[in-house]
Amino acid sequence: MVTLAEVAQHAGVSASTVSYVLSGKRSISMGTRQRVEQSIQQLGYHPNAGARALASSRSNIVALMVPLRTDMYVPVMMEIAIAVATSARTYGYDVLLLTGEEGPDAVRRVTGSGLADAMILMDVELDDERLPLLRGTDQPSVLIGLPAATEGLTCVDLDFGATGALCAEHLAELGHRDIAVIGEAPAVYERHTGFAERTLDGLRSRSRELGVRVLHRPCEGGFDAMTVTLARIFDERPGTTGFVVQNESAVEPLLALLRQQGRAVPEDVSVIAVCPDQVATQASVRLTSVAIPAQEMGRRAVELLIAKLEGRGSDEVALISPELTVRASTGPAPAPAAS
Amino acid sequence: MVTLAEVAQHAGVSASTVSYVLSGKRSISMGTRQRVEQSIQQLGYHPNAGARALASSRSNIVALMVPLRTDMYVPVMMEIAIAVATSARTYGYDVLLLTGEEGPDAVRRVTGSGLADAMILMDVELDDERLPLLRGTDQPSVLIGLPAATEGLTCVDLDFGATGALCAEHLAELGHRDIAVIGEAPAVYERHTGFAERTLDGLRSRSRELGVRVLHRPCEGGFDAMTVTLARIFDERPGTTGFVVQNESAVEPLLALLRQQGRAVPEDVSVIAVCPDQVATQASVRLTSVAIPAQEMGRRAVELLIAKLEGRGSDEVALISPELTVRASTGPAPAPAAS
DNA sequence: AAACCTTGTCGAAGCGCTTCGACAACATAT
DNA sequence: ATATGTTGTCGAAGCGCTTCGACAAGGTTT
Repeated sequence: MVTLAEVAQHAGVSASTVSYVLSGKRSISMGTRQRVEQSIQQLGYHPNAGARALASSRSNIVALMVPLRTDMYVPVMMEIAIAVATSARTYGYDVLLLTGEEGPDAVRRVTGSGLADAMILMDVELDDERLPLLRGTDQPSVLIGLPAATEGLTCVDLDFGATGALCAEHLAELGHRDIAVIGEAPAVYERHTGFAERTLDGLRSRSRELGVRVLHRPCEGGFDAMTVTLARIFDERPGTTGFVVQNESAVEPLLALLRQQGRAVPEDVSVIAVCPDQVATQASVRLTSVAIPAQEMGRRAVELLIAKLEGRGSDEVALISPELTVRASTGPAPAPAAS
Repeated sequence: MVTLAEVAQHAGVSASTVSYVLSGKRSISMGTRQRVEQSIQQLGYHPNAGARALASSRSNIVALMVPLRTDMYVPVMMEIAIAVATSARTYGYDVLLLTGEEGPDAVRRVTGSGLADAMILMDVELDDERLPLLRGTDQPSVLIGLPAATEGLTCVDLDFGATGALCAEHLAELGHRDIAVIGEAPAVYERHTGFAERTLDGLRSRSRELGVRVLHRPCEGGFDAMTVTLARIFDERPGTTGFVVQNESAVEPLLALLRQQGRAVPEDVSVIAVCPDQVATQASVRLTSVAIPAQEMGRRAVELLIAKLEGRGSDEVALISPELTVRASTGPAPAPAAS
């Protein structure tokens, strides 16, 4: 391993000078800088991360805590994770991947050991047990997702309330008066992950204002669960003409079932999905959807985190405005059945 | 921050003793050990990662390089990543998340800086540009995926050759004589990621032995691409009764199209997918499939890596045997049409 | 009782870097 | 000409840990 001292010797300067060339924290003359940089090149020098961390008490690493579960929104999580890793690199940070498994202990371990300078938590629950720890430390952190109480925390999330409202508006405008929400799996609600409820709240209150009736049914993904759920919905509200699907893995089953039942999309029934664009465009019907902006969420989270690390930036809740893209799965409500 | 010196003082021993208690590298008397452990507890001591890395030249971090792309097999990648992170923790290692973006530079950076002790590479191409670097360093590494030349490398992968053969056998046993392979997107082949070709090779050679004709068509995911592909297949081989699908996002479109065309699965047409079990069980037909054992791949990769880190273990290619699970999408070939 | 292990502990050196204060060397203001 | 900055460089002190050799204290073997 080439050390800084060797570079210094090679360039004929002191170690501290090399260090200052690297960090830019003091001015260096052109000549010296060039000689040093050349030596670094020639020797193939890479600063030792451990030594650096020890001396500066900064590791240049941010921790990213991803949920252990792989039962929902996996592509979204992955996309966020990759966006986080990619943007963090542009700020000179690396990303440490933690799984939810260790829970609060991981937070303690990472803060305690100085392994990471800051952390990003995904899949935050309404009353997450990691939050007190975050509040009690001075290590900067950003949450992706919105807990119940946000004082003293920085959060990034899609504005799911507005997302719900947007869906309601779009369907209402098209004349739908009876809509059904295919929600996440019951487990998601029990886990209190917030976003599902916030979507629903937004959708319900806007629907009320617009005179639209809403039926909400949680639904496991998959074909079988969807069959049961759909049957129940049409039992209770035969006049349902609009669907909002929040569960990615319910999308295809729903479309297939509607086809089977001879209900045409969008002529007889309209469907809006809340999902990544990729899912919306690859489905068997090109879906009108509200995108989950995974990349942007990851990017924003990193930006906020860096701001905190640099002393700028404060606690704030950054809600990303939802955008609805009209595709081929929504259309005017059919005239009420003659029956 | 509590330091080791403070713990030592609190426990009334020297710093080195505390260190030995922590590492277990020398024997310590019961009494001392207990006093030290108690002090650690009381003071809430966490060893400083940087100092540790500097002094021991081991960071206890393994790097995981994931593909930047999110166009294929994302859930598989995520599951592998999580399995890697989880198993690494059981060995006391943390995981640094690198994206493919930086390419070979990331390898250089990480090896050079001692940021990580070892690395795992995913999505390895046949002639991957990172391989020479890995061969040229003494940092242990494990590949998930199989490059063209494996000398001096340790690899983990599903035995895709055997996977293809298994599919051929299953369909042949059921009496199918004309089968079609719905392959990955053309881009995957151009990228030379190997696994797609290996599956095909295995399938073709076994088919030949069994007297089964094979038609192979790459296919982008999605409904539209599948429509075109399927039409071409039935044009060229109207008697096709078996399908092997390797592209996750082609599964649902294929099933939907077959339904539309009045071809019943499995009565008229059999379908085997190469995909994670979750996809197979959640599809609109419960799919006979060869599972992609993401978890096991991640776990095995870590095991091999740890073995190398501990001086045990050598270069080897660990191919995981495929397992075919029969579900509801395959059945006996129909009697040849009377025409 | 001498000689030899074994076990448990300590002190000190050093890992490779950052950063502070000091200080030449030179430019600018008085 | 002296006082006052500026700029560029250096030396040294540490950051918190691991690890090596040294060495008491006690146990075993002759």
